[in-house]
Amino acid sequence: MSERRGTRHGATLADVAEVAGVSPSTASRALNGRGELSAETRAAVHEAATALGFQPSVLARSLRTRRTQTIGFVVPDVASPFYAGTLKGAQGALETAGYRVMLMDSSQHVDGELAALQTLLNHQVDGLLLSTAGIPFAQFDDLVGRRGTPCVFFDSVLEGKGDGSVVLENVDGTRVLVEHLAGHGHRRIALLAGSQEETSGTERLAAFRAAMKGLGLPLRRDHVRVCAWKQEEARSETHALLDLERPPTAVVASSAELALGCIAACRERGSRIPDDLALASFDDPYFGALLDPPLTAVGYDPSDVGRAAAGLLVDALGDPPAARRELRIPVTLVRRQSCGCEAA
Amino acid sequence: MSERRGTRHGATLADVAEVAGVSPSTASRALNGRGELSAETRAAVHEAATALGFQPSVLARSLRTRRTQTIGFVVPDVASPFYAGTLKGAQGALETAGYRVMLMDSSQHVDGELAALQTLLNHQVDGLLLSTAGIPFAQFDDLVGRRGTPCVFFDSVLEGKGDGSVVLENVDGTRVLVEHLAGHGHRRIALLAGSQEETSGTERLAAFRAAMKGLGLPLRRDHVRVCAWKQEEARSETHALLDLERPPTAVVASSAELALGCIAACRERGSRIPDDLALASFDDPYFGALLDPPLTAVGYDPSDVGRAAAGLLVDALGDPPAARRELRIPVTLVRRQSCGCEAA
DNA sequence: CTGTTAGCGCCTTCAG
DNA sequence: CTGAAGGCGCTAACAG
Repeated sequence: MSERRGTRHGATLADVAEVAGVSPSTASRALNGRGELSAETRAAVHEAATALGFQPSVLARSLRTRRTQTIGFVVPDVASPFYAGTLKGAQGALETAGYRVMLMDSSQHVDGELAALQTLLNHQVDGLLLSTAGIPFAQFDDLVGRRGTPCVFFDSVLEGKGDGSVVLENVDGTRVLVEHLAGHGHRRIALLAGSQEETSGTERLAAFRAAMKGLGLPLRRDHVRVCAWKQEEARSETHALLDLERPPTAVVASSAELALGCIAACRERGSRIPDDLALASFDDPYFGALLDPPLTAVGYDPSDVGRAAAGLLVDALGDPPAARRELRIPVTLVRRQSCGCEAA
Repeated sequence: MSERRGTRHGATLADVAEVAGVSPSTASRALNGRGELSAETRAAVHEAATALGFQPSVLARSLRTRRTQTIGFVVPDVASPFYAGTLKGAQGALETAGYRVMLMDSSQHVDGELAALQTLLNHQVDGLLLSTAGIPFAQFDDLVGRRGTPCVFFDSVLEGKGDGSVVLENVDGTRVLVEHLAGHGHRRIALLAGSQEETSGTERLAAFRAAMKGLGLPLRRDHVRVCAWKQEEARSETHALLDLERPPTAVVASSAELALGCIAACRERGSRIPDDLALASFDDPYFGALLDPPLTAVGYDPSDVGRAAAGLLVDALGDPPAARRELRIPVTLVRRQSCGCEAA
């Protein structure tokens, strides 16, 4: 039933034209709704096409038109719930706009990202959705800028580059977290900061400093712990924090992953949350309410980020191309018990 | 800096040939290592290619060779941690084998899946990695069988179709769960069964029945609750279970998602786990240890599933194509406290 | 309104 | 060992 590979299956446009009794170009026009066509001709072509089960070759068409209707999507790690969510959102939006997604994982490093971009560009993607692992500006310009492929950044951006960007309200979110903890009476608040190679890492750290200052709270140098976005690293940083001479009484985790590491560490050393250490986190994981203790966090829907980024890209791909835009996705505080609030 | 779209950027093979002072066909041979070439010619071509930064057009090449080096990946829902994990595994394996992945989300329904497959086939993907939402056999044959595009199923399969399959050890895993609970003295064990449209749903349900029978435990009809793979549905099924005249004393959740729903329900009604209801789950989520109570479950790495499926596909794509194979990914029991085991 | 012509960029016979 | 020629399937420009 299955013939050998490498043979064409199904009819070509020429076949359709022949059956319909018209020229290939006319058939093409009829199928693509281009130009003025007599109703009969159009009908005949459509009939022939469906009769033969005609499926145009995307490859040939793209070669000719120089447009592939596919978008390259690059993230540091697809398996992460956040990026998987953005992918889902972007995929949906792009699909309804008639685009396909080609996915590449940069494995969280620059080389991987460069390789991913090169591959995608070779495939002549029409546009790029990119959460950068931090490639140098020059390389970006050289690779995608020169070609003019529209690119929208999300989550982790290259300041000022590309055709737009979508990031979370990192500043607001972090401030809300700090203020909430301060509202519980805490003054010695620490931060588990994520990777400073990424926008969300740097913005949240800066916002934390600003929020503390805004509240007139002293911030000790060793209360800011920078580490990778890994549960494991947050665990050891938390231990370090609690081993301090004057340990913090509360901590803000820059991501759900880091909050989990914090919880794990507290459990290991028998510290109680929120009594011994209050905790509030950026990112509200979907199982946040079922953790022990239930996690207080600022939440948002990752797919909104992907959807918004896809929207900007589609607009940038339009004719005329939309102007560059920078979007912020809002976040909202969800009070649970890790911060010291009472159970409902 | 960015020129207008629709123009070629970078050199073509012809350009390289000209600079190297040879014919295009020779340049092609040199770059692809085909045929016997004099060392000098080869060197000249390579030099010219790198000098011009030559990047072959994947489109043109594919049109000519009828091979795209891209694999279509179709899942019901990319945002789910499980599928995101399989994607990651598959992507890595395929990339090292020289393939790209084109992703489509079937949105958990048949129409979406058909559309996804059609799109992918139009793109002339070389192979397919598919976790089916349950398209009819006839449609599958008609669409991919006829074309002869190699297809490996994973997680959710079409029995006997395609060029191989990879699923979890659903039977073993479920039996282990039941036996463990029985070992704690439970006799009235219920099952939160997932969708019966999918392989993991049906296999785990059947395995549950078999395991209960094997232990000589009675199984009440209303102790088997079939629902979608959603936390919300598991929550209401759990309530229904505990509202029974003779409620179960233990429950097996067919997935982590269902286990979370169970925990949520118990919390709502003040039932204690494991005292009032013991719980053990298929799927060990990465935050399993931090839940309240810590979850006993059978675990595995989702990326292993994707990696294995990709491996089978690459083999099937080889020359000669490998024979059809069916793989099972092993799972292992992780004892924590939701089943009644003591904390370590 | 429709047909003819000419490639998109590459690879692969077929000659020499 | 190398060059010339043709075509993958489609669409755009140019005629009629």
